[in-house]
Amino acid sequence: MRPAGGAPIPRPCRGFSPAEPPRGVFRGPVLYLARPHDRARPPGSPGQDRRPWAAGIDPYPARGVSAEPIARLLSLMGTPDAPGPRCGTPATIAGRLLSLRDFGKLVFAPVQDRGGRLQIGLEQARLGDWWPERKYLDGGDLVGASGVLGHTKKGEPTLWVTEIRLLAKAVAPPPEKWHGLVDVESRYRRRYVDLWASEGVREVFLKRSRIVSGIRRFLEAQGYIEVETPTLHPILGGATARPFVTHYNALDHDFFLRIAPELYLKRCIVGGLERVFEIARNFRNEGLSPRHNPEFSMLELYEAQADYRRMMEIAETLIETVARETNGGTEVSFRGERYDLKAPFQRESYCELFLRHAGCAYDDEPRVRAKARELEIPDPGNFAKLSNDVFEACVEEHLRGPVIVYDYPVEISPLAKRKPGEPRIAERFEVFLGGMELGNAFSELNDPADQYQRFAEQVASKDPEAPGEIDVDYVQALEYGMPPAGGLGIGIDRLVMVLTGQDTIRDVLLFPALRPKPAESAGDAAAHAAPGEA
RNA sequence: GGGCGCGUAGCUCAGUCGGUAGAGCAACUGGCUUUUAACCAGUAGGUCCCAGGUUCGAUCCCUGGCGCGCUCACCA
Repeated sequence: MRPAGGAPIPRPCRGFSPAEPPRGVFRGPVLYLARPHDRARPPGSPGQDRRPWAAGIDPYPARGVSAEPIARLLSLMGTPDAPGPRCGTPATIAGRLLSLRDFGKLVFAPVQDRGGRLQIGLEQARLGDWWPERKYLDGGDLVGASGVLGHTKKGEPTLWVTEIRLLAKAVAPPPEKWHGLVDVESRYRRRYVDLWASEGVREVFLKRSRIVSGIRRFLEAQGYIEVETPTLHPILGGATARPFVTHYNALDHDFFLRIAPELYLKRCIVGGLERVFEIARNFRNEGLSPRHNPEFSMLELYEAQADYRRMMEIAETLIETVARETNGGTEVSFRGERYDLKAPFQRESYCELFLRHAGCAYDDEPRVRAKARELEIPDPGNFAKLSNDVFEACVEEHLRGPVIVYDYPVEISPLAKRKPGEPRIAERFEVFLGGMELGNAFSELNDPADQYQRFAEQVASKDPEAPGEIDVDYVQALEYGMPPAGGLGIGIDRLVMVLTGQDTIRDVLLFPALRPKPAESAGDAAAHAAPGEA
């Protein structure tokens, strides 16, 4: 009888010809080939040759095995006293062999797949013809195993194996089994090891995936459609940041990697798509920090007929909903503090916060300048910017959150609509949590003349991060008429940090930005190539 | 970019007040049918980040470089 969902495991590929060198094993530069048994044994040396290819076993067979998820099997195993429905039934699993505990005629080994770990037990009597296969297995190898589920004397769920096959040989040794991979640089550079060897790392990225799909479900349920806008921009816009520049040969023109998708998404609103969102990778040529990576993911969404009040509701309920879906509740622990993401969030006006923490009005120029000198904040050459620097220095640390800060000065909000009756205030808010900005939103400016004027002021400013030219095409789009709309941006990486309790952005990015490793010289590569026959 | 710290075996780490290095795990050999950091006995494994300098002698001291971490500045 065959296990449900498990195809028979073919016999190891005994027809494999050792005369044909296994591809990729001894060819070209590799990190290391430290396992002595991976090299040919000197003639006359004791013991047996454990290289699978020397025994005619293909170390990289063409086919995998059809396996059941370990997590599902575990959930149906029960305990020795109260066996579950799968206890005693046949099953096939596939995954990474983490280590081997060899008792001679009995071997225990944990096998790990994406969702969990299950111990396999290899007994000589049960394996029969397959018993010799164990000699070709090492910690780190990928294997497929079929057998019968049961428990050991200690109560450990175990697959008592009748057939086992090497699916891919690990010629590089796994990290130390107890400590795992702890060197931070190695963890990021060799994330492919970190993902299976370090506790909890895989779970962070599985959860990140659930968060992103939860966001999509939430927005689609509200009638939003997902769109994709250009990453290569001819003109900077949508934010202030230093860009990456690249050259497109066919047009012989330099393009910027986008710093924000905003202006394209609002063109979609002009075009009548009404509710659009994009989960966009943005690129900003700025420093690295626990909160910053040069490329990062941003959710931006725009909704016709909405304003920033509606965006507040969306921001709160989106964050709350995704937290419930992925964490089962709204309480999170981040950087040693507890937060409750239940909507509605606390709301504070920018002006009042400024007054409360800086001790003066945000537009009281003499006193703001005095405060800036007191805090040793350099003058950016622009009072509105200086005032905001004072805000960030005095207020942001108090924003434990989650808190919505609303009504910003219009000078630092060039794409936001003015508040009715208060032309110096923009209908804009930011969401803060743990002193970190999570989101930014506003009632979108749709007056083309006002927009042109604000672009012109940006271009004229001395700010090196401001766009170098006016996006005339965007202004023209507004001239055709953009409906009143609200827009919201949420930093995906930061939201994932909060929901997974990770302190640094690098721990929620699979491959965070690193300086390229200097290339190994040809001599080094040659030195790493294993001697002996292949 | 500035400041502080780190770089030793495949991994995690000791150590050398300057005389070319150790442990545990991994690997290899032998033993072991209920372990789960298995155990017992043995073997092997190093450009002590790189390059100069000082010295009879440098992994150690000095200078420079490279990489990483923390932190400050900029940014979301």
